[in-house]
Amino acid sequence: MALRGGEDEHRTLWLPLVRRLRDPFRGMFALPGGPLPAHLSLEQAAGSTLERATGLVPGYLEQLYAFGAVHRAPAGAEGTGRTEWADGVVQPTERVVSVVYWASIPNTEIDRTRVHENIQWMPADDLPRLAFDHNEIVEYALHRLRNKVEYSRIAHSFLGEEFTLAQLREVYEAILGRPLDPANFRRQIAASKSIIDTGKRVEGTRHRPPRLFRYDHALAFADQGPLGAA
Amino acid sequence: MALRGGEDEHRTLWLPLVRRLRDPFRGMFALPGGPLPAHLSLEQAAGSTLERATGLVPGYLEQLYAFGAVHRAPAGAEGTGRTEWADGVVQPTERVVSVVYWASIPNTEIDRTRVHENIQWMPADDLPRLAFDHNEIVEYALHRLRNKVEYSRIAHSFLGEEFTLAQLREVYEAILGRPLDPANFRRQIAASKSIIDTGKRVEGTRHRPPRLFRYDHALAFADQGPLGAA
DNA sequence: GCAAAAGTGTTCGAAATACACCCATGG
DNA sequence: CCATGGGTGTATTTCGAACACTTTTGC
Repeated sequence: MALRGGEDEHRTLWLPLVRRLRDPFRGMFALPGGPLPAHLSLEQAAGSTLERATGLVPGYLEQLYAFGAVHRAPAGAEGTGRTEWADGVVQPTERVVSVVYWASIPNTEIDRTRVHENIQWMPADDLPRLAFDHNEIVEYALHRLRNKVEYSRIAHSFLGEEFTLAQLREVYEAILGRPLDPANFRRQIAASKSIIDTGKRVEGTRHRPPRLFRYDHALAFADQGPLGAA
Repeated sequence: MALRGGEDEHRTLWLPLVRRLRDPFRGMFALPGGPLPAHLSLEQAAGSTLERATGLVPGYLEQLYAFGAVHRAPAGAEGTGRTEWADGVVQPTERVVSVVYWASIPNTEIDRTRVHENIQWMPADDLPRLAFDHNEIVEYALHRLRNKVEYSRIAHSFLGEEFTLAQLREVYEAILGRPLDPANFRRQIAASKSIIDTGKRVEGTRHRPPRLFRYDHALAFADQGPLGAA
């Protein structure tokens, strides 16, 4: 996910989707996905799958959920086949379990999206019908993000290295879907001590030049999963 | 997990573990686990695996995390084998991905634990070295539980249908590992409106008889995963 | 009556909220 | 000078923590 929207309008959450070239659901859009390579961890595989499909490198990546309903992919779809277990039993594997990761894309990275007719950014809260159960997956990702933005530091990952408080507030407002008081927001962020004043300012604005801050990487994100800051 | 401990001592979290009969890690204890049957959802499979291994039926079940580090299970262990994909590619599958579920066992259910020399309850905060990466899994489960008990209603699932406020407080205290003020606890729970006064009282105590409450099932648990109250 | 836990009332201080107001820049 | 958003000060409200106190039972 990334935050997009014109300079004037409110920014909202958008997703880079990929049009399917194969059945089932040929021609429909889907979340970027793929098989789990033998030598990669789940997180590494998620990151490289995203980059291979869209050209994007995430600012933050975390496991969302493992989806594995029995009929979420029709037989014959990618990921189905036949398995011979170590104990000799042979079974058709018609279940696809997707271990879904959620990624945030910094504003500064969006322009690097691979240009291709089958790759398209779409607003997360107004999507067409997607392939498989991907609409449900997006719903859950939005739910988690809205919950988590209040007690973690995910918001920073939507921005580049340096940012103003107004930009950071814009991220919170877009995710939470409501305006925040600039004065109180400033104090809350300051109290959390998660950002550092770089001393620099943005010039060329029609008003008082805002300070530039950067995220304090010394402090870890909250609840990054069992691997901590790995 | 369940809450255990004598009447006098503080209750703590315990786990029902299963001794492994096969290599690797033969003789060591492990979390109950098993393959994913073709016709069951992930959650159904988790519940039935637990029941088959230990005889226990959980009061609450939710997905914890999908663990899939490359070398978390040695080649040849259960879950490894060979896969032939739908597109014809054949690969050895030496990676085991475990979609781990977390369950709470009500006090009233503990006595039904299958009696067997290879099944044993152990205190979650003082475990021996377990098979595979199961110690890490337990650590993460404890972390999640301690986080979640404050904003969800998981605590109720450790108790039977009817319970006193003192019993509910005992659950919170055991999970959080610190004593709570009975007066403030009462008010907080009352404010959440998650419990209903049954009108009944417990008699036979050496003091004023406490009221019995029950959980208000009309209100869903917080964040039960993407399936809501399914 | 006494011990013990149930249950109520009150005070205190921290933190979220609302909003008035000053500051610094471009035009 | 004015418009605009950056940034500060302060009163109000809400909420959790601490703890004194009253109630109801068994012994």
